[in-house]
Amino acid sequence: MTARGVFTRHGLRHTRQRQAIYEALAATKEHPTADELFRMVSPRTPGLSLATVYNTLEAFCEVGLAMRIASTSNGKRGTGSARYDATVDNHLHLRCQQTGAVIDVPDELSQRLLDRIPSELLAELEAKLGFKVEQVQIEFVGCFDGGHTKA
Amino acid sequence: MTARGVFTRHGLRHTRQRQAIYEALAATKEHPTADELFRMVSPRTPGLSLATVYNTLEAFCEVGLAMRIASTSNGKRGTGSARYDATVDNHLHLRCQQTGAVIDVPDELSQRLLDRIPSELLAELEAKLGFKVEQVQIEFVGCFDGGHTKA
DNA sequence: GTACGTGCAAAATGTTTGCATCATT
DNA sequence: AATGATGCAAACATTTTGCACGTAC
Repeated sequence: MTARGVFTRHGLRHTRQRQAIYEALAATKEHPTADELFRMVSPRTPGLSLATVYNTLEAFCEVGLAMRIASTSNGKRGTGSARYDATVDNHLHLRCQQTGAVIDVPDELSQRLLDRIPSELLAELEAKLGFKVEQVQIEFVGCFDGGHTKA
Repeated sequence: MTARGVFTRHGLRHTRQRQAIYEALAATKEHPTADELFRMVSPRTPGLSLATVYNTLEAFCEVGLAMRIASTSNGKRGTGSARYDATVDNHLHLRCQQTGAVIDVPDELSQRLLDRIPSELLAELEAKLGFKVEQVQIEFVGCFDGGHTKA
């Protein structure tokens, strides 16, 4: 499916900027922040502005083309930036405590864990608490041996 | 255990402010933001400043007395504030998509799900990816029937 | 008495918005 | 032509920090 097609199907206009941002986000297995994405895409997209990256990512999230991943901390103390993920189906994340980097758990492992979540449990949550679960987010927080962040 | 004792054991000095903040955080099942906590505690703690609430919460997180919970969004678009949780053992959270509120999943349900995470799976993660898991964070994102946020 | 915590206001992020202009439909 | 996207700069919200003072040990 062409990027243009993806946008149209989701009711978004096609622009150079959106295409570049979408391609970059879909291509990486890391989960870049808006700023990282800006720096990745900017050289190939003259005149791109950071605000557009934010707006575009927000638009993607609204139509379900991307997901925002919150950050507890960016390595040291403090709040980090949001990260974005073009993979929309449920999957697990690994978050590095030191750097704040987030990468995917390999599909096979993700699936094995997700398969073990009993659906009665979700049903019970809905029944007991009146809460409709739309999405399950699972994250393993820890660190890479030696502190590097690439898998 | 007296609050003073808890602090001492964790190498923190005891102050009126810290005690008040800790008590408030430990007493609630909701997971307040720094600002919410400030407004809860402030009336009973003359001259408390928001900066102290932030500093204190950060100190608590560092010694393991509290946890920071990141927020993807605060209901509508945008970044919300971090939330804090005095319950340190692994448990699950419910996050309301509309309001950003976070509450705990009842222990019984939490435990049932956590028990189903095979420990070989964690071992495999460590072996295959060289990632040491310190903490598992699980969150159900969705909404309460009717959009209210109290359980 | 010393080291650490506090309060204030100012700085540092990270993110959103108003508005004029430009591109897509 | 009309609607919506972009870019810039300014506004915003959240969190952190520098410094003078106060307090716990």
